[in-house]
Amino acid sequence: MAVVRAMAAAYFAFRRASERHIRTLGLTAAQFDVIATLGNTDGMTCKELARRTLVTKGTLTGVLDRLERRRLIARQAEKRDRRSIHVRLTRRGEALHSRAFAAHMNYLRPYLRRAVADLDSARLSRALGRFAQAFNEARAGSPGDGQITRRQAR
Amino acid sequence: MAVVRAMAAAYFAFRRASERHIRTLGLTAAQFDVIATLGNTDGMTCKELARRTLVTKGTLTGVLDRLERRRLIARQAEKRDRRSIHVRLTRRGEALHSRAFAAHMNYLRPYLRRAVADLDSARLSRALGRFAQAFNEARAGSPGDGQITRRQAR
DNA sequence: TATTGTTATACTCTATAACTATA
DNA sequence: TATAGTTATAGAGTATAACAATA
Repeated sequence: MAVVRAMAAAYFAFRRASERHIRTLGLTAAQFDVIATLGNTDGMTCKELARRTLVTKGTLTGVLDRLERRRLIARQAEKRDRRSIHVRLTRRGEALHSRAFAAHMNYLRPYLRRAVADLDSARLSRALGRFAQAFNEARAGSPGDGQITRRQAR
Repeated sequence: MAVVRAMAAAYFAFRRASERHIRTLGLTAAQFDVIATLGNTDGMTCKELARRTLVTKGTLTGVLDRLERRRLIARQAEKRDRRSIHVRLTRRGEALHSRAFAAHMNYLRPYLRRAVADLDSARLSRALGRFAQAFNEARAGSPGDGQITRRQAR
């Protein structure tokens, strides 16, 4: 399927340019992932945050420590379940989120405009929305799980 | 521009799922990046490889060391310029590239199919091709370079 | 002098598993 | 006993700069 191959090529090109730019914003990819996930929400528990990002439970503590040290996020005890911790962006964090997200959009826009000039943009937006949703729904237990295992690949 | 926002959301969802899957193939993202870049080529110098991937010069040495230890790539002296080193996939590396790429495509296909059902796939392929090309051309010196600097972001 | 690739350093991310405190 | 988050460890990637060999 040619579309899949094109999508993969577009993805790698996009990823490289995007991560290069994120670094110039003073954030690592994991940090941007966390900040982007917390943006425009009231915050969430570490568990939820780990589920929604690429960052695993053990790593998350360190990432949050660094973001907290920079006063970009705040941890609060969860009242209902005292094992849990509620993580949210601080004002400073929200400001960075807005700036970084806007800057990132500005960075990406010219590339995108060049590519999608002849596509129906409303349709494309809807398609991209479904695309993101499909990935976000299917956390554990993915559809079509490659055919080779870790052992074979090594 | 709604399309840009949708693209970013799709990108993050895609990235998370894709990197999760790459790890199950026994490769890190940087290693997959190198192997995918070397795939279907006669190889290239370290300089060229660093330029085309997200991996910087200093890091590349370590990544290549690990791939060489696993006999997935080979280093050869460049005859013309003896400062340079020519890096190429071994047979084993090519086999892994084919398998990993195919597995990754299989992994992505169902997600993609769900999303793009109502789009003109030939047009979409062309658009994605232009998209990848725009990023790949514009290595150093990007169009629309965000507005905030590293210092401000910290 | 400039360039290619390597080495060195300090920090960050990753996987994994043991641990603490709640539930 | 199970769960949420932390801590611990070893391996890997990152930015940056100094370095050796070659141009």
